[in-house]
Amino acid sequence: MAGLRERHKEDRRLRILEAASALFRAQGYDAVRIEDIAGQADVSAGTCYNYFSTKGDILLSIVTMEVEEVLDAGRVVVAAPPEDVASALDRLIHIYYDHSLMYLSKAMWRIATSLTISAPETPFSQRYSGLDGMLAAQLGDLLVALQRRGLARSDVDPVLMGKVVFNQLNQAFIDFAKDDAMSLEALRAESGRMTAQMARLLSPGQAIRA
Amino acid sequence: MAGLRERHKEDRRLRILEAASALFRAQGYDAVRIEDIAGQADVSAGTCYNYFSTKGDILLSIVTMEVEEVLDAGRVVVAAPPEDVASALDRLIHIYYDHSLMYLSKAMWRIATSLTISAPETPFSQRYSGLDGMLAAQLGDLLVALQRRGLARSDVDPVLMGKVVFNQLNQAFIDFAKDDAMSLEALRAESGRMTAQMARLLSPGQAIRA
DNA sequence: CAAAAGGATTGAGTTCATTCATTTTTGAAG
DNA sequence: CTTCAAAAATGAATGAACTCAATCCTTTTG
Repeated sequence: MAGLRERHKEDRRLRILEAASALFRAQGYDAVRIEDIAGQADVSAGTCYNYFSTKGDILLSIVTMEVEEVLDAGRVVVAAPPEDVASALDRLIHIYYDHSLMYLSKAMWRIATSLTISAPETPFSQRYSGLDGMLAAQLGDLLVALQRRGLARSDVDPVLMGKVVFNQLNQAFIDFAKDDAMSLEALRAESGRMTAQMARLLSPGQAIRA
Repeated sequence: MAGLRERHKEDRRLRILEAASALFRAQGYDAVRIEDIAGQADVSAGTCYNYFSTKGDILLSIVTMEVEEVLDAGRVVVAAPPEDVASALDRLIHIYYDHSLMYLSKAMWRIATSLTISAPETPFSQRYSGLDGMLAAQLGDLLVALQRRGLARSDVDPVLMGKVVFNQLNQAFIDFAKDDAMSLEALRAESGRMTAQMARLLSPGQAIRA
């Protein structure tokens, strides 16, 4: 059974995350000071650093929780995919996109993404990168499911193509996050052009002429 | 003819860039203070901010010059591409990779890439994004050249596929920059797997069976 | 050539993230 | 119920990016 110390620890950790999450959403990452988070969480600034290694790691911790949910949501599609490559990819990708924006702002995604590149050694940075890998793997799983049903060319490496498709949707999402004026509609359209192209390349049974 | 003021301005700008470039390479971006750059360039810290909006923008200015050279180097390949998709893509991509590491460290690329995401409004951030677009366009040009020679499927959109391929090589490069232990060999190998797969999808005249 | 106008430079001052020596709290042992 | 060692929390101190009001040069104009 968890002692008093353990419970306090978990409690504080949660309070810090909740405070940070609310403040980041309301005021933006840069405008929020560690002291603000600490104040809202009823701890001192120093304590935040007992739980997270940097301000950025607090954000990444929040974002990774979100990515975990996205990954969960995607499993449903892989289990019962639509009957053609384009629809299947679109279905899964739209779940990713829609979920991503439910609790996090564009700015938060921007900062999080940039942090995984500039500070890749930080604990939650590695976790985030791992989750990206799992999203790519999930796309690979979807392709495997389609291949099994004869709905996709069997002479492509599904794991590799999963990564390829993931990189596309990820870059499209980053471009979306970079442009505050861009609508979710526009992101969907952009991604749709890519999946349509991919579907043409991956769909089976077509004799190809140069 | 440029007055004294103009010449001083150009001179100072250049001195700041040269000082920053040398220091970033020698000590790493984070270890270099604006004051160090200013000192080496014989100006005050404040002056650096008359020429560049942030420390990051100084780095991006250096990096964009590098990307411009990479773009130049690539034109040769597009003008006379190798005779199959895989070799053509590999040739161009290897020019990008080799050139990129000639004057800039992994850490510098890491920071630069992350800055274009977290601070997309900064002047050199936009320039950098524009150059990325031009690299993607150059890959598109290569595909057009291959299509004209009947060496690539003509039913794919070369502009779109240029972007697709660019996103792949770019992500592979970012992963490379994130991992200090990863060799250029390993990057080439990783990229090679992707181009081989792409070449299989893009090469003409194959009847496809699911 | 003198002096006013405007552009650049300067560096001290401000703001924050992060660190760390000190203090407080906890759980175990006697 | 005390005592004590270890774990956590604290907040003052540190350091670096960036700002800005005062000062210094060019250029232009009379």
